[in-house]
Amino acid sequence: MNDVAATAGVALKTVSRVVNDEPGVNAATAERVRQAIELLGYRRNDGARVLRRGRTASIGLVIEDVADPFYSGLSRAVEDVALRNGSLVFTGSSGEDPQRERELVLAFCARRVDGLVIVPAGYDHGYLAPELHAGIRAVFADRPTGPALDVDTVLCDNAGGARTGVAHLIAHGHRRIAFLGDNAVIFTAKERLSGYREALDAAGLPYDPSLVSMGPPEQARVTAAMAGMLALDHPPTALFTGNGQTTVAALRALEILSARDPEPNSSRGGGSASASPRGPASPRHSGPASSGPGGQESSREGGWASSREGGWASSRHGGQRLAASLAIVGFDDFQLADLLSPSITVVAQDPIRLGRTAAELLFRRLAGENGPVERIQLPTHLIPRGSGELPPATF
Amino acid sequence: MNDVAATAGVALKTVSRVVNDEPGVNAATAERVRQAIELLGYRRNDGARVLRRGRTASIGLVIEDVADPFYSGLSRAVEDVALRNGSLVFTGSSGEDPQRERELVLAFCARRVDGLVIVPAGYDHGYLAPELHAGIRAVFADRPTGPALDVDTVLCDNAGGARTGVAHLIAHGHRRIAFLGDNAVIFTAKERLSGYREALDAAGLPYDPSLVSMGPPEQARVTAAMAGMLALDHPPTALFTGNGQTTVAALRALEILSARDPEPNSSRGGGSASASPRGPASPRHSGPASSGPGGQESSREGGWASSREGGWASSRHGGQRLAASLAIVGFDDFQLADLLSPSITVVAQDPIRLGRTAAELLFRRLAGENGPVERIQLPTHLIPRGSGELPPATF
DNA sequence: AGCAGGTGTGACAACGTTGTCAACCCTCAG
DNA sequence: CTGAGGGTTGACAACGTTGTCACACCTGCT
Repeated sequence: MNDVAATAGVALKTVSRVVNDEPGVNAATAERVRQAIELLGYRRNDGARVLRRGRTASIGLVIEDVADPFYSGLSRAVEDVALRNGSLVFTGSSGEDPQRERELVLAFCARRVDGLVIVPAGYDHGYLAPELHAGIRAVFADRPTGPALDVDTVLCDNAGGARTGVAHLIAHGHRRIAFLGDNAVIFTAKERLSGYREALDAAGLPYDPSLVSMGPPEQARVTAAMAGMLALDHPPTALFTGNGQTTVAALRALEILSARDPEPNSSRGGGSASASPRGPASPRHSGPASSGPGGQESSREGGWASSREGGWASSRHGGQRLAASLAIVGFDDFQLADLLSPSITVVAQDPIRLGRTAAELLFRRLAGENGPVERIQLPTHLIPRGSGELPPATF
Repeated sequence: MNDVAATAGVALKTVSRVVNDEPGVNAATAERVRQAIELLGYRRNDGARVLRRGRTASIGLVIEDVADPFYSGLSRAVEDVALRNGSLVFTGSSGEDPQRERELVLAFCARRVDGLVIVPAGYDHGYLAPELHAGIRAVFADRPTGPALDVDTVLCDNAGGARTGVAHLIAHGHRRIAFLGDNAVIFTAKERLSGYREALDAAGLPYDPSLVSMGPPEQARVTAAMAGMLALDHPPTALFTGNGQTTVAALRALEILSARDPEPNSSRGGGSASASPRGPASPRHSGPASSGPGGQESSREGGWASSREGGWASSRHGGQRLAASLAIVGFDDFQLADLLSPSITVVAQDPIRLGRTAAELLFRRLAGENGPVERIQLPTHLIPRGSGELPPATF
C-alpha cells in the first residue's frame, strides 16, 4: 500500500480510502490511485486489516469428518450461510478425537475467528470458557456440550426419531427388535438408544440387552454383533440401526451372512431369477474407499468369519433365512437407500437444515442479538420405503 | 500480551519468548509469566503474529461442492496433510461457478494464505497470475487450467479410465454402448468422452452420436436421455456413465423405466420372488436430500415422464426389457455400489489420494522445492462387480 | 474582508506480535 | 582488579492496515 501511495503521489490514507470505497476522494485522485494499484498488482492484506479492525470475517467449523455425507452436507450449509454473511470458513475434522477437536478449536481461536460452529467430539469444553469470555461466539451442532457451558445448541430430535422408527416396526408386528448403535459415549447414540427403549416401553415390550449392541460402525464388529443376535434362541425379526454408517454396515453384514449359503429365492444376496452373474468382485473392493485411514476393509473378511462361523452355522434357526427376512429401519437417510431391494426405510435427519440453522444462529449472535441461550431441536422424518414394512418372519 | 507483561512484571519481549518457547529465559521468570498467562486467560493473536512473520500457516481449498462425496474425500485428505504441516484450511465451494471460484480464491489470497489447492470451475485463471507472482503457490487438482498458466497440476487418468471401462464392455460382447456424461464444458467430462471414443476406435466400432448425451446429472435430463436411447431402432445394450452422480441418476432412470411395466422376473425394480412389498415411498423422498438448493427432486417425476412417455412406450423393442438388461459401467466408485443387484462395476478414482498428492505437492513447494512445474496423473482402477459383465441382451 | 461550512487530503498512532540489537548481571580467567 | 563471555532481559522498530484528528483549500455568505 505504501508503494501504491508513492506511485500515485498521494498519502497512505488516501489509498486506503480508495481501496475501501470510502467517500470523500476526488474522482481524479481516485483514478490515479486505481491505476497505481493496477500497475503494481496490489491487493489489500486482510490480515493487517483484521488486526486493526478487530473483526476477522471468518468462522471456524469443527466437525467429525468432512468425508462423512452427513457432515459434508452440514458443512456445505454452513459455508453457504457464511458466504452470504461475507465470512470465510476454516474447516477442521476432529475424527471423533476430543484432543484434536480442542487443538482445532484453539487454533481457530488463535486466529481470532469471529465465531465457531462445533460438532463436539468430547463432553468437556472447559477450555472454551476463556475464549467465550474473550468474545468468541460458539454454536454447538448435532451434539451438546456438558452442562457446565451455557451455549447455543442445535440438535436433532434423536430420541424422538428413534422412537418413531422403532414404533413403526412395532406397528408392523415386530416384537423382537434389535438395536445396533454407535459407540455409547456419543451423545446421539445414547439418545437414540433412549428412544428405542421408550418405544419398547410404550408398547409394553421388554428391553432385552442381548438385542442391543453399541460400538463403532466397523464392518467386522457389526457383522459379529448381527451374527450373534441371529444365533439367539429368540432371534430378532427386525433391526433398528442408530446411524447411517451402521445401517450400511448392517446391510453388508446381511449380505455376508445370507451369501454364506444363499436361498434360491431370497430377495437379498443376488439370488434372484435374473441372469446377472455375481461379478468376480474381490473382497477388497466391495465398497468405495472408506474415509479414514483404512483398517476397516482388512478386517471384514478375516476377523469375524473364521472365529464365529462355527457358532453361527450351527444355529438351530438357519441364520440365512433370518437374515434375508429381517426388517430394517435406519437412522439417517443415505444415498441409494431407495434403490436397494427392498428399499431401506429410514428416519431422516436434515444435515443441511442443521448446518444452516446453526450458522444462522451464529451470525445472528455476531450481529449483536443477545437473547437468552437457545436450544433448538429439529424434527426428524420417517421415510417408509419397504425394508421397515416387512412383516415378522415366521418359520 | 501487554497485560501479561505488566502482570508478570517483565517486558513484552520476555512474554513473547515464553509463549514461543524460545530459549534463554530464566525458569523462574518463565513460570511467573506462565502464571500471568493462566490468570488472564491470554491467547496469542496469530493474526498479528502472521503479520509480523509473513507466513500465515494456512492454505485455501476451493472445490466444487463439499457435499459431493468425491470432493469431500479430497477435502479430508487435504485437511489431514495440512494439519500434519501445521496449517489450517479455508474451505470454499464454488458450485461450478467460475465467478464464485474467483471470489473465493481472491478472498483467500487477501488473507494471505500460503498456498491454494484449486479444483477449477472455469478455464481462465488470469486473475491468479498476480497472486502467483506475489508468491502464493497454487496446485490445481482434478482439472487443469488453461495453457496460459504454468502451474502444478494433479489429475486422474480420465481418458484412460474411460477407455478401460468401455473396453471392458466391448470385451463382454457389447457393440452398441451408450455414453452419458457430465456437461461437456467440464474438462473431466470431455476427457472421458475421448476415452470412450478411443475404446470404440480401438475395437473398430463406429461412433454414433445418438448414443451419446452430455449434460448436468439431473434426474429428469438423464431419464429423458436414456429413454430416448432405448427407443432407438438400434438401442444400446450397454451404458458407460461419466461420473458418480450420473451413474446414480442412470440407475434411478432404469428403475423408473423398468417400473413402468415391470417384468415378473427382472433383477431390477423389486420384482423378485421375495415377499418384500414396495413400500409406500412417496416420490419426494426417494433419495436423501441432494446437496444443492433443491430443484432436482421436483423435476424427477413430472418433467420427463409426461412429455416423453408416449414416444418411449410405443417403442417396438419394449424398453422395459432393454432397461432391465442393460450392462453398466460407471466412472467413479460410490457407496453401496456393491449392494445393488447387480452390483455396479465401476472405474474408480481415488479422491483421497488425489487430495493428498495435491496437498503434499503444495507443501513441498512451500518448503522451498523449486523444480519444474509438475503434472501428475493418477491411475484409475476397474472394479468388476457384476453390472459391467452382463452379456448383451438379445430378444 | 472575514468567517462558517464543506471538501479533499495527510500525519500519526494504534492493532499485537516478533526480529534486532543493546544492556545488564554474573562468573571466571588473566 | 579487569575484561571476556555467557545468560538473561528489555527497548524499539517494523509488519500493513485503519481510525482520529487536523490542515489546506474552496465556496458562498455576511
